[in-house]
Amino acid sequence: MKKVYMKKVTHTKIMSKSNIKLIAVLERTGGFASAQELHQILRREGDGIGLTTVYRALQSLVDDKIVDLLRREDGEAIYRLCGETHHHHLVCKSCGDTVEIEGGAIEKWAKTMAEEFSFRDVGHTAEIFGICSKC
Amino acid sequence: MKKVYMKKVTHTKIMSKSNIKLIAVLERTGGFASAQELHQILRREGDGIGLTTVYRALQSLVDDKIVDLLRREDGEAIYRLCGETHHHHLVCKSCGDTVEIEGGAIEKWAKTMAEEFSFRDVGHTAEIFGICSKC
DNA sequence: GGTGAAAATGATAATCATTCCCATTTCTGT
DNA sequence: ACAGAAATGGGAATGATTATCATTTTCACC
Repeated sequence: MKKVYMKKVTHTKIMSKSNIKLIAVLERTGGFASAQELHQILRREGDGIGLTTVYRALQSLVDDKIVDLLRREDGEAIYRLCGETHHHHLVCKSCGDTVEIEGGAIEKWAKTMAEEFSFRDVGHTAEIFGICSKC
Repeated sequence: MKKVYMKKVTHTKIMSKSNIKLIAVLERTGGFASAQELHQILRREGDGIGLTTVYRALQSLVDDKIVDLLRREDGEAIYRLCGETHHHHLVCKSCGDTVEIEGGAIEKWAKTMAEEFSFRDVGHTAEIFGICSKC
């Protein structure tokens, strides 16, 4: 079994097997997935990984800024790999259809506001929701 | 006890007592509040309202577009009256301090995107988070 | 190769917000 | 006052997430 080493600013960190598995699944599935879904996918593939481990791995990946944590409309946490094209969503409240959109204006706004109030290390979330033309 | 009547497009709808109570609390407290918090506030004031009723009332107010439903970082649902000055938040991930900020650029962005993709009846959420100067 | 400390794992129980169910109470119009 | 409808609230059920803790695996070092 290969190990994966990650360069960090101050030291080299070893990533656990679970973390690697989770990253692999997230890469494969592409989009977003909840912890429960990721667990089911791994189980279905014969991996006996426990739900606890899935949560733990996802948490550590979020801490290390390797995956982003977002929320579905019902509040359930969903995860995706960072580094994918940063985008926002336009979601239909009726049928759930989602359009990925660019948020150049948002990026600038977030940066400006952060500077004005002397915040550093800033991120942001932004979603638009409404009723699509089909509904 | 007075009744409150609401004009609707097709008929006149009577608003239940619970709904009125919830609106009153939301007006009084101003900002955001979760269902649990609203329930506790009412209880503290001697109102014997049940948790179930609070959830039901909030749900109906959301359906009628009288209150907005947002999410805290941990996924808990929070509610606020519509029509209040629309603003966004700049939150410190370390100490939790929050600054209310204007989001003119966001409003414009949301409207533009909605038009581009023919969405109607749109709302949006946007939050910036980072580390404040004190931390 | 063996060994012990530290990290990782996973089953189970606990937590917490939210919803469901159902019996009781309050309204409403007559 | 009366019947049917709407509203209410207590408690159980649900579902995601977290905490606990004993067991297993890994790693650095001998």
